[in-house]
Amino acid sequence: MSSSSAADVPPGTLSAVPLRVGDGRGGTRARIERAALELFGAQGFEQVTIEEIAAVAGTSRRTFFRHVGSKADAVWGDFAGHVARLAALLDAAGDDVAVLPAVFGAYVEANDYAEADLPVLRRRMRLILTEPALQAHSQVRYADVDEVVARYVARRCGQAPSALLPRLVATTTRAAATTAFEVWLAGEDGSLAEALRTAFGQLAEGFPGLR
Amino acid sequence: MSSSSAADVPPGTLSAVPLRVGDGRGGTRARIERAALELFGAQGFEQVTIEEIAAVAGTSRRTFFRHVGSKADAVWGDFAGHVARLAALLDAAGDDVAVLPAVFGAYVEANDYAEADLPVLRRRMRLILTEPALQAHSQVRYADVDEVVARYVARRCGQAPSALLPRLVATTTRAAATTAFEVWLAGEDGSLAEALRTAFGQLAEGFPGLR
DNA sequence: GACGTTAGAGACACCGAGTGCCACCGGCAA
DNA sequence: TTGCCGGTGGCACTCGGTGTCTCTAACGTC
Repeated sequence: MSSSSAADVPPGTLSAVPLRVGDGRGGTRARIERAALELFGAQGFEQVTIEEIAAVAGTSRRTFFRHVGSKADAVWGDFAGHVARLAALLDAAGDDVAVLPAVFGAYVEANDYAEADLPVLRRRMRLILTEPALQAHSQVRYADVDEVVARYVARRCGQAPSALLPRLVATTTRAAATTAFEVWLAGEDGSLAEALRTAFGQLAEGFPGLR
Repeated sequence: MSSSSAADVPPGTLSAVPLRVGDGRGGTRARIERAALELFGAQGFEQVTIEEIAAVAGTSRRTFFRHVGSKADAVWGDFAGHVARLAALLDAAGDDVAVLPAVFGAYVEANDYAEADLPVLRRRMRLILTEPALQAHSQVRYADVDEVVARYVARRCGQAPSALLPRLVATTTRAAATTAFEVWLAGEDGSLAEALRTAFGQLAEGFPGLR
């Protein structure tokens, strides 16, 4: 991630920096993503056209697609990097810790955002969990996450990644994580890590009290 | 519905084939859905245009949309009815059975298809779980299911439907059910009910052996 | 300083999904 | 006949997404 040339910023930089609408620097992609997030938050995903985003980002429709691929992609930032990080965390987990706790730990750590990034994260997740079109698109992204987790569980258990248990662990933990995100987003209280740990706790215990 | 004139062939007779399970007469919507399923299975979801489906169904593009709403909808059949059935099963569950088993039971029963319907179900589910566009769309449908389950759990537990526990039970049980569908579809062995019960069993026990 | 090369950008044309509108056609009641 | 009405087809339009062409600015190299 070391940017070479002085003021050069790699194409996929997340905001983190204040840097509001107008001023320059930040790469075309970052500018597009910022404009998109701004407009989606204000008017709703469906209401905003690519043309508008491009205009606000100071570029053209065609260039928008060259950088972000699709309208939905504008919201997700560097999600591939996020998935890769989760995979790396799982790979780094020792065999001394049990499978389920390892997955839980990786999730919590992969979602340990810096305080400064939380506002952007909130805006992103609010859109993803709220707007039907983005909610739909999310399934495709989640599939990548599930794949990573299933592969890990499969390796640890000596099963095929497509077997029931690995797939089951992957999809249910991810469902739990998403739900934790959801309630964290709804209420202003508590940290994301707390919400994740509570959800994972329930899952690991098989919902005691409901059986 | 009932086409009247004796030898009159309604504008939409499917191909030359005498029509499969659908027994022939069956309303415009049914004809459209059959044509769509046929074409999607043969050429893939993205490769088929609405125009083609309409042509095979013997109707027009415009009428297609009047009946099914969207391209993805053509695959889902009467899913709203399915969700309603799940809701009814949950409502009918007595308070003597614990919450989790009640949810499991409702899922199993709601997915207890007649032997004759299995081939169509398989084709449907294969598309939904395989084609990215349909996979994406599925999330929106699943949200309805989650809503129903969350409401039930909330009522039983005296919590808000948006609280963590109800949401968590809803999303994880649904994830488990979907995964069960997935492996049932992949392997030719075993019944759907079996797969569901195995998945739910794992979930209820908190994945023993992985903790 | 003139040259060719190349990456990024805009302009344009095209496709397909989805929607609104209007016109038509058949049946049905007054 | 007249008028209503539900189902339908045709048409035009918007918008997301893609392929293609051209332009331009930057960067060497001679």
